[in-house]
Amino acid sequence: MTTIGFETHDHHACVSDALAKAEARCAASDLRLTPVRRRVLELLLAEHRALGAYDILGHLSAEGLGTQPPVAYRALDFLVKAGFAHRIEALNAYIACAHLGADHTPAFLICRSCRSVAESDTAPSQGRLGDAARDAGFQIEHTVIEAQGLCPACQTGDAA
Amino acid sequence: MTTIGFETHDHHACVSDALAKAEARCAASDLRLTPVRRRVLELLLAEHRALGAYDILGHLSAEGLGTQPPVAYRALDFLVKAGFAHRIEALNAYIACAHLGADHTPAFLICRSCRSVAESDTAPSQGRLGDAARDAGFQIEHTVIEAQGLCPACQTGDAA
DNA sequence: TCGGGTATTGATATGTTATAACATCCGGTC
DNA sequence: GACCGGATGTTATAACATATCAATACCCGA
Repeated sequence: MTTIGFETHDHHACVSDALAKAEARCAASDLRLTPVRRRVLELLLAEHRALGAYDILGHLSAEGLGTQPPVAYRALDFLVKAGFAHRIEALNAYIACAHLGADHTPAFLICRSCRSVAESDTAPSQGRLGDAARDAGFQIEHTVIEAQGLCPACQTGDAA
Repeated sequence: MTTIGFETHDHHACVSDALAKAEARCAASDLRLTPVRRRVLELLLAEHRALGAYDILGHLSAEGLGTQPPVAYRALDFLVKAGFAHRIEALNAYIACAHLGADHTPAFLICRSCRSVAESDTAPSQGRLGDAARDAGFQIEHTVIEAQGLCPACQTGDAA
């Protein structure tokens, strides 16, 4: 057990479920979950925290799966494009998708203390941002919504 | 005349207004708008586009105001902390605040083609993100909302 | 099974963004 | 004048990301 969205859950099941879904989706969509890609997804799933590309690369290189930056970035690009992972812009880091299989516009709650990340969902073109875009004639292709602050666990022990 | 929020306006007045407001705010709040800081703000105000720290540094160094990265980053940090500029996380770049003087949670419409940026405003803790945070017990300190796509001007001439 | 196209991987180098660390200067104050 | 704090100068390096080109694996149709 560990936390997801700052709540306890059966993490082992959560990881294997996600991997199974990813494999199913790859089979269905003619995508290849190669060893490096699969391992990177596992690494991201292992924590509900954002990992940098070089964190990932460190694990890969310890396991003999590759030592150069492009190895990590290619795998991460694949996972992000396939919807299996998201990039956290505010951290220049990556996290496994918590809603694997659903096409969605994610929003993130990012703890600045422990770097854990909860993935929430949003109504895409609703709200004031969508209104502003329509008014301006701006055509939205992708939206980044990231809130930073303190998760419940870090609010108690933590200093500013 | 050029564009702001993708609309034409009197840009000369817009720049001098913003500088005047920034000076007034510094005087009132015991902040120092030193030459480098003032010049960086001018550079950002000169365009309603995001500029990278090294773009800024290029201008500064051409003008004899400093050649090393910390010069640009210190000035940008000051401007962001003072609320005179915003950082665009999705671009690792900076832009002058379009609502100088108001305490606000900005949202951005970012054109991926011409890099122009419109600043809109948001209701901070309203909407699904605020709900999700309350449910989770997450304490939001700062929110990043950035939509990327095509501005009206770039929708016509532009390819994908 | 052969060839040809496409996706993936390997490898090298480099580009881009950002900060650490420490010295120095400058303006105000006691 | 001695001190203090903020700002700046300077050097070095950390952290993040991509371009490029060669080699290999995989699939598919002739």
